[in-house]
Amino acid sequence: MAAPSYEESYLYRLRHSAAHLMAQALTELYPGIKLAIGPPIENGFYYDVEAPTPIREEDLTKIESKMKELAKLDQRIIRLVASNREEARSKILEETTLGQGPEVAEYKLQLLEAVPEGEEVSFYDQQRTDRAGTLHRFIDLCRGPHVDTTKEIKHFKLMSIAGAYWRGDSKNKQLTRIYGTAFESAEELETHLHNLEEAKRRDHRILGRELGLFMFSPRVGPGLPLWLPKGATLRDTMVSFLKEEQLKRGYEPVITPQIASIRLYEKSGHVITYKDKMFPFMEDDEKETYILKPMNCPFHIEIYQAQMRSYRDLPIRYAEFGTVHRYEQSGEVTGILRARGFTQDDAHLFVRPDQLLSEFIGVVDLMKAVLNRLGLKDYRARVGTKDPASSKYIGHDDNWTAATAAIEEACKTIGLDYELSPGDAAFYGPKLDLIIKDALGRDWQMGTVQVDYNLPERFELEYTGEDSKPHRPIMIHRAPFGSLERMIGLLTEQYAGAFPYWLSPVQVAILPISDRHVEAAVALKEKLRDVHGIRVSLDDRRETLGKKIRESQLQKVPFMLVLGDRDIEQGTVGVRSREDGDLGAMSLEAFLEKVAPLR
RNA sequence: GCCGAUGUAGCUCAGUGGUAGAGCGGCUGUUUUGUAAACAGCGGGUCGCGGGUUCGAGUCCUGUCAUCGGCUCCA
Repeated sequence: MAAPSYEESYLYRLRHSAAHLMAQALTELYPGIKLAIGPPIENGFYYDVEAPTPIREEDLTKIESKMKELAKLDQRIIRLVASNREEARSKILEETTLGQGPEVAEYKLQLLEAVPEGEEVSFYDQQRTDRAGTLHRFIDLCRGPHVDTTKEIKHFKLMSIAGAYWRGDSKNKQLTRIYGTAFESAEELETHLHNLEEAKRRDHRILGRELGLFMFSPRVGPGLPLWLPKGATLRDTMVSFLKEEQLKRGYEPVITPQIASIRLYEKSGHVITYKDKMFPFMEDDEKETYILKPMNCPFHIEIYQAQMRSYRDLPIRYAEFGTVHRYEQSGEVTGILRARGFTQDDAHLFVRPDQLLSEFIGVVDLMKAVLNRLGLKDYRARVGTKDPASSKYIGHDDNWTAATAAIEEACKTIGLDYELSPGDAAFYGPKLDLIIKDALGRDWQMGTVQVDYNLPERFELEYTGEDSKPHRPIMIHRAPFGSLERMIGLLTEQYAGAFPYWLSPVQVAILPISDRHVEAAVALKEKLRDVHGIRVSLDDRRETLGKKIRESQLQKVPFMLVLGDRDIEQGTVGVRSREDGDLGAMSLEAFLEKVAPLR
């Protein structure tokens, strides 16, 4: 028998009940509080409420104690079903409000309206009879299911408070969301909290500083990273890899400016649709307005358009590591995972309709190659398709159908597992996104391939067909990394800073044991660097070997070469690997042979 | 942008209204070292920034900026 899914599991019910228990505690502690919605989530649960007085983090202990108190009362959790909508409505207004007045039911009534006609409306009642024989109840509109009694809810912890918009819409009122987690045993709860602590140590912002990859400065500005030598080296390595790969696949490099006249972005439509995400505009003496570029596509289009194109010229693939700036809202900036200035490994493919599939296959193949090379296994591929209910999309249905089919076909051909996600298409076309989780389990969109019918239309792009008549090309936007910043941030977390040999900013650290070995160490360094192209550092400080090893180890250098009297006499190096420790003395040739396959 | 939290030395953190501290790092000296931290000494601070309360503010109030966790949005 297959293991039950999370949604079907006891743990899921337990967390759901914990959310209700919290709601009950909140109702007692904050009379007049309006309950909204409180589901289980991946690692716990939350409840959204509108509180009469602000709830602060220091209040969590108090709420937790109240929950424990209520849990111990062994309240039976009983499912009630309303026989019709009117009954459900009056139940909400009368019973769930516990005499606090109908206004506390504001959100519950809206939830009831959202329940499809004909669907069963259920409530869950936490009830007990006290010593005096009085019946106490706490009734909440809920689909369920729940555990049988509050006594089962023992191992939980309230985690944090956040604002959350009612129904996830920023136009709606912001409610207070309280996050908590619950487990079946104290050990599991402990392990979870411990894992959270561990995850913090893999945080790319911490490792980025410790490993000297990048930094931020208040004098430069939020979300604007400064790449340090080691980070820049790592980044250059990734760029070289992809450039080489793209060259093999028929891409042509282009380079475009950081700013452009506003007229370019008026033509592309971005001034209307994207204005609030752009840095403030600039004006020169002639009153021409310039924009710091938020995306590269319009520039590449200009290049395409600069001359007549024949059907024989297509596909054209323009690639650029294009640095863009987007004015992300202040609360959204997160290290280099979400920066205000970042570099996309961008390319735009101008293709004929009959080339769409083969080009898509080529792009998906490249993405797969990139994932393999980077050693990323823990990713999801998502095909974003039209939301049939929405009218925001442009372009003919036939095109959409063809493009979506091409994306799916390409994934199947290359063997990339994907999931369909209706509503996740761009307004101008369907797309394929790669999604990777960070150390804290948050999803990040990385690589992307997007079909675009919009820009060719807006810029009136053409090529001359076999029939001597003008035809409109299709554009494909694609970025296998997504952005260098985000990809490096994620890689840092995935590898906990211990990058694979080929990516490591320092691949080999030479550690002379004492002053008299430095001369040989310098010679070794030059040989490895100049003859073998290895990124090598030399620690010639007057420190003990133990200390040098410790520091190289903490810097996650893949290999250390110890050089002492014995080595110089015998012509060997003492090899230590980051993962396996001391490997003993060996000839330089033997070491080179060892690392050769890791390049 | 919104809700909640945090901001003290390069880093990690202590300091509950009365003379700003520790460990690590740094510098200097000694040590010349064989697989994860030698020893000693010395520096180092506009307590994020502005305003206020107070005889007195790192500590209380207020504004602001940055960062962190969420929401919304996104590569």
